[in-house]
Amino acid sequence: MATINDVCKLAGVSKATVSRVLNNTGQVKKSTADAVYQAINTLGYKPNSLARALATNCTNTLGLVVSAFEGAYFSSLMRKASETSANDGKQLLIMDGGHSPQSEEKAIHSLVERKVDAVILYTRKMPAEKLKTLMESLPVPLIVINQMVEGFEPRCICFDQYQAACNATEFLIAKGHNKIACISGPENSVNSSLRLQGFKDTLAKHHLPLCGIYHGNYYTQSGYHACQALLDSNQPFSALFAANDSMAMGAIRALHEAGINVPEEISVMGFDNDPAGPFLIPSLSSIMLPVDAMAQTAIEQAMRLLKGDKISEVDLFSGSLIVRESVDQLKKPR
Amino acid sequence: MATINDVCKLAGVSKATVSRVLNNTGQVKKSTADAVYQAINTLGYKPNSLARALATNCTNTLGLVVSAFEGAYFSSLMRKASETSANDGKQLLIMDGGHSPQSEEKAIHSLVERKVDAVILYTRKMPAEKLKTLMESLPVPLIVINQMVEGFEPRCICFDQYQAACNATEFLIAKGHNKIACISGPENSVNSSLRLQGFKDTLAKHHLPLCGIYHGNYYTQSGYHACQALLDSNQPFSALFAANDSMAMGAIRALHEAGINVPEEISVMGFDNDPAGPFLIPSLSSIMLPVDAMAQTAIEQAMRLLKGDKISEVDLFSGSLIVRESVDQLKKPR
DNA sequence: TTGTATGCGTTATCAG
DNA sequence: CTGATAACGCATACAA
Repeated sequence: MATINDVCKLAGVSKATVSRVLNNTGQVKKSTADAVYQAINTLGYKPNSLARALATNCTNTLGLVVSAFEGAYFSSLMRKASETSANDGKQLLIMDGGHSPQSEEKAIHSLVERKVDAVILYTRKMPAEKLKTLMESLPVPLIVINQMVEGFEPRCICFDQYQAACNATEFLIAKGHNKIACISGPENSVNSSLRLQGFKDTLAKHHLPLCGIYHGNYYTQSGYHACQALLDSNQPFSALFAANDSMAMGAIRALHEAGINVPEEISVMGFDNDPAGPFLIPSLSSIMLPVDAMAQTAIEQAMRLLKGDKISEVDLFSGSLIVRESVDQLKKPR
Repeated sequence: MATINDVCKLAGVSKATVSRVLNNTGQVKKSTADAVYQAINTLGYKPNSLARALATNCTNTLGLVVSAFEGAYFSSLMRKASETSANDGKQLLIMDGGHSPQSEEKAIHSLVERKVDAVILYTRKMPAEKLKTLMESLPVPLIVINQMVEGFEPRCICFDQYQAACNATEFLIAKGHNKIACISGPENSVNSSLRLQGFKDTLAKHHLPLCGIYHGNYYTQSGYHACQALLDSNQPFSALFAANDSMAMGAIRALHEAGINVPEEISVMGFDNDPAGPFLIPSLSSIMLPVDAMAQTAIEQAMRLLKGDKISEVDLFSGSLIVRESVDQLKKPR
């Protein structure tokens, strides 16, 4: 690999001059600049980004850690984040959060050690206090998607889980359902709890009973098993609210195997708007999460922070109801 | 951020000694080592990985670029690659290949500029000659998944697309089908062509006619549209081979909307074994690709290369048939 | 067992 | 406009 010194010699100038033309900082005579470019080309010289970073204390790199590489949701997140940061002249380095807060933290630290200029964290389970500690102690800005941290609101990009769950439930109720079961997410997840609370509160608001709440882990299989358990419990219900589309799919499969038609006998509502939704049979009603917008906003906030701008709190992102076949008007009570 | 110098002062030793205890290279008296650790702890000192990399010319980092962040397939790939490299003491940095060979190449170069020790590329469309050039010119080893490069066989981790497609087709034929349509992948993709060729050759081997070949882009929607086009063409067929599960899902939806039952009237075969497959209605027959094993092997080959071991060509990975509901015995000719 | 000096490839501060 | 030269933070050969 050619270094700046090789360029110096070939161009017959000093390192300083080469550096100047490279970063067009300071005045350089046209002719010498040309000579430098000439040398750079013939040598195929590329500046060593490590050395540059060491000298400037800036790597032009953003780090993203996602709680786990799973599902279309994360794909969108990564893609959009990658694209947005590229537009801002920053490379995005992505690391696996490995499903646990511990490994998420490890990933963050290794990104920090690599001197990323900022890190974006999409977490599912890291507790707010831990996040707060990290935000206070990390030498670079930390932006978090999906979790609110008191005192650091501008660095939090959140979705209004509660309201979206309320809307989903209202939709079911508006369709005439009054016995609605639920397959919730993991119990130790803040967002999962918010979705569940929205569901419960909406039911309560309409003086409707809780009829069966089961917990899954967001995977299809867990939705399948939860639904089987629900069926086994013999609690009557005409609609089912699943905390994400994958679990909804699993539930629909379980209902199918039990000989129950969706939506004729039981309506199913999902969450997240998985791209597969429109093609399922029946197609899946869901709540659309603006992941792309959230990813973009996260990067933008990071960039503002880096530029030294004052950043202000961003509004909660809100979902929108996607009406498809899996939810139908209540026909006969079950 | 505390530096090694701060540690020196606090521990009352020289940089060299600190460095020694840090990398346990050379002999250090227990007591002084303890003092160093002491200092490190109270300062919360973390070695600067950039400086270290600059000095050692090794970043302990592997780079992975995937052709696009899309689908469960890539999730598995990234997860396993991440895990494997972590086990080997290397951090995995992931970048988006942005769907085109041009941006894939850009991603590779930016990884190289960041001085990753090796790069793994999962590509869909980068031509073999381009890959060859890269392998020859890059200052670090390049391992490629999913494409064979002449003269660099040991660096290629490939799947036997052709044979797997043959097996899938044989399965359909064994079920009595003799009019089999196909929704293939993009025409400019090598692997897609291999799958299609396997399909065609197997048909030919059994003296069966080609009845309808349509091209999609691996997305669900394209499978949906391709199937509609196929239906519109009025060519009779009793089975459909889709080049991946997403397109198969789209096709099944299109058949459903046309009032055609799967598998009673038409059998559908997928490819890739998407995790959603078992839960679809009907559940989807498919070909399982050992992505995890391939990812792991890719990392392992990279590690061998880095250690200076001689590496030898790895066998083609082969798929296995996953039999589920979507393919049934031919009942009546259509 | 420990310290000194030098180099890794850049940037940046001064002089000239 | 250009060239020395000192950082940047760490590793390492060579002395002591």
